[in-house]
Amino acid sequence: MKTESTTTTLQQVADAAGVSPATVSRFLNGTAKVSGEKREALERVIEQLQYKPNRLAQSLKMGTTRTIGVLTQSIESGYFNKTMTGIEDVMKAAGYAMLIMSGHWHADEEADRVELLIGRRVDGVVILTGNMTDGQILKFSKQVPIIAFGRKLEGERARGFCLDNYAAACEAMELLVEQGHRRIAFIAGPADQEDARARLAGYRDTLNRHRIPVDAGLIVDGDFQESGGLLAVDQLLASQQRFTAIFAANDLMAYGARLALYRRSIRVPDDISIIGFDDLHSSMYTTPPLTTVRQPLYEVGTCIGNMLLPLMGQKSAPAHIPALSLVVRESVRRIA
Amino acid sequence: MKTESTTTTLQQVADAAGVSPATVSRFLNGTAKVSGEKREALERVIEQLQYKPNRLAQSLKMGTTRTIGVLTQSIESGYFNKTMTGIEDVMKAAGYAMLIMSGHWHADEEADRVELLIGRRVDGVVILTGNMTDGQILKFSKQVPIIAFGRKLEGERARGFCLDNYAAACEAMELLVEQGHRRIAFIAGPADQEDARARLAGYRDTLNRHRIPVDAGLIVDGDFQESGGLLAVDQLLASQQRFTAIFAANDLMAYGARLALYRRSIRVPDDISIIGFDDLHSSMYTTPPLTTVRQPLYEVGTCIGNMLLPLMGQKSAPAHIPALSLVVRESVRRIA
DNA sequence: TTGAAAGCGTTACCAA
DNA sequence: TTGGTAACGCTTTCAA
Repeated sequence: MKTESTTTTLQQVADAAGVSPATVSRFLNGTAKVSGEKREALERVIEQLQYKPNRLAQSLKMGTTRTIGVLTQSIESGYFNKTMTGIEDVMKAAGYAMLIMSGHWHADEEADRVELLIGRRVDGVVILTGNMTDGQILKFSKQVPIIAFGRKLEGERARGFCLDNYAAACEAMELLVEQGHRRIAFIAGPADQEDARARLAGYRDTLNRHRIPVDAGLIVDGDFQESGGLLAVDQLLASQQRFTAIFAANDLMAYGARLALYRRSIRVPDDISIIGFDDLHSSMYTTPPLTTVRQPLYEVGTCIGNMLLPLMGQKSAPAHIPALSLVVRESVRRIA
Repeated sequence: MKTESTTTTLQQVADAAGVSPATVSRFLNGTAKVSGEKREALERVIEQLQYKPNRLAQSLKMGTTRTIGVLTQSIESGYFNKTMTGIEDVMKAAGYAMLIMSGHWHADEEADRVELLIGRRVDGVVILTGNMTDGQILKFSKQVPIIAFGRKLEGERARGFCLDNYAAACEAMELLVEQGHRRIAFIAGPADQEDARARLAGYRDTLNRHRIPVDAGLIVDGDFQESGGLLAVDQLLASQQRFTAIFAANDLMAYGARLALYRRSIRVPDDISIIGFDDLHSSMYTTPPLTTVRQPLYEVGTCIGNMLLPLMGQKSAPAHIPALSLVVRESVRRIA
C-alpha cells in the first residue's frame, strides 16, 4: 500500500481526467477519436502529471520492444563503430533503440550474446561478422529476424551480405602493378576471417594474372592489429627479401608497417610504397596519407538498418549494398 | 486463437509439469525449496520445452530491467568507446545490458536521449561528458541513478567525476620546458568543453610559473579533430610565428598538426616537437610515436560501472578514479 | 465515442 | 512445500 507510486500510470491519468483507461490509451495512440472536452481534460492532466507511458508494459502487451540487438566484436573497434553509427541513425529515425553487446571474435561468446539479446526480446538482431557458423545464425533467425554483415546468407528471416573484398584487393594490386611494382609483399589478416582470405586471394590472383611469380617469402601473417604489421615488416626485412611495395590487408597493419620502416629510416613512398585496406579516418592523416581501399562502413550500417526494418514489419528506405573503392593518396609511388 | 504460441511461458511449463506457476517461478529463482519429484519433473519439462523466462514480464513485475543506458556523444569516437568497453565489462559481469545512444555534443539531443532511456525504464544511466547543465542531470537523477563522466557532481543519486586534466596539462608542459622549449604553440579544444579549458589553463599557468611570456599569437583554436590540428598549424605557420614545440589539446589534433608539418618538410621532433593528449591507441604507431598524456579510459569505464552498481542496489568492486599520466615517446626532443 | 474487462508473462502474498 | 490469485501497466476486443 504505497502512498504514492514513483511514476504516473495510465490508470491515474484516467482517474484524474475522469475517463476510462481505454480512452486514455486510445487518445495517446490516436487509435480512435476522442471528443472535445475529454481531449482537453486529458491533455491537461497528462501535461500536469508528466505522464510517460511505461514501455515495458506496452512491450509485454504488444509483443514488440522496438529495440534491436547489435552484436559487434569489439566496442572499441573504429571499424565496427562506424557501421554502428549508420545503424543507429536509421534505427533512431524508426524509433528503435539499440542493445549492444560484443563477442570478441569468439563463436561461443557470440552465440551467448545473441541468446541474451533474444531473451531480452529484441525485435531484430544484427551481427557484425564474427565466427559463428551460418547454421547457428540461421537457427537463431527462427526466433528473431537477423541481418548479418560479413557473410553471404539467405534465409526466411535472415540475410547476410558482404562487400566484394576480393575485387577491391585486385584493384589495389592493379594499382601497384601499374605503378611498376613487381616485388610486392603482403601482410595477411587472420586466416579464419573471410575478408582476410578474400584479400589474400586478390593479391595472389592479380599477381598470377600479370604472370608475376608469387613468392611465399613475401607473404607474411598478421593479426589485423598495428603490432602485427610492425612485426610482419620486421620479419620481412630480417629475411632479406627484396620488395618495393607492401600491401597490408588492413590499415591498422599498414600503420604498424609504416612505423617499422620509419625505425629503419626507410622512406615511404620513396623507398617503399604502402597500400592499406579499410580507409579508417586516421588514414587521411598518416605521414604520408595512406593510399587504401575505402570501406563504406557508415553506408554499410544504413544498409543493414534498411534491410532489417522490413523484416520487422517496418517500412524502410531501399537498401543499397555500397561498393568498395580505391582511394589514392600519397603512400604509393611509381617506380622505374 | 493461436494454435501454438511462439515462445513457451511459465504457465505452460507449470501445466506440463503438473504444478502451479508459483512453484515454477520459485524453482527458477531458488526462492523456495522444491521437493524432489517436482523438481525433477520441472527440470525435465524446462529442458524439453526450452523454456526461457520472458524478461519483459519479469521487468514489469519487479520494476527493474537490468539494463543501463549509456549516453555517449558519438558511437564512432575511439575516445568514448574505450570507456564504454570498461563499462561493458563490469556491467556484463553484473548481468546488465547496455542501451547506447549518442548525443552528438548537443544539449537538447542529449536530454532527449536521456528521456528516451528513462522511458525505457533503465535501472541506471551513465553520461559521458556532453553539454547538458549539471541542473538537468541532477533533475534526471530523481528518476534514475546517474553517473556522469567529465564533470564534478554530487547528488542523492547522481555522481560525476573527471580526471585532473589541468594537472596533466601542466605536467606535459613541464616536460616541454624542461627540454628547453620556450616558444610553445598551443592548439586548443572547443572552449565549451571543460576538459579543453583545463588543458589550456595548464598551458598558460605553466608558462607563467616559469616566467615565460604567454603569446596570444601562439594559441590557436582547434576542434578536437585532425582537420582542426592541420588548420591550426597552417595558421601558425602563415602568421610567421616562431616556435619550437606544439602542445595539441588532444591526439587527433596532434595527428593533423603532424601532417601539416610533413607537408612542409618540417621534421618532428628534429625541427619541431609535438605533444598530444589522450594517448589514443594509434598514437603508439604514428611517425614518430607520439609523446602524450595517457587517459586511462578503460579504467574510467570500470570505475563508472563500479560507481553505478551501488546506486542501483548492487554490490560492486571499489571504484578508484584512475590517474592521468605522461607517456614519453619520440615526438619531443631536447633543444639547446 | 466510450467503458468494462480480459490478458500479456511474471512474481509474491496469503492460505492451506 | 505448495497452490490460488492479485498485481505490474498497458492494449484491445466486445458491448453499449
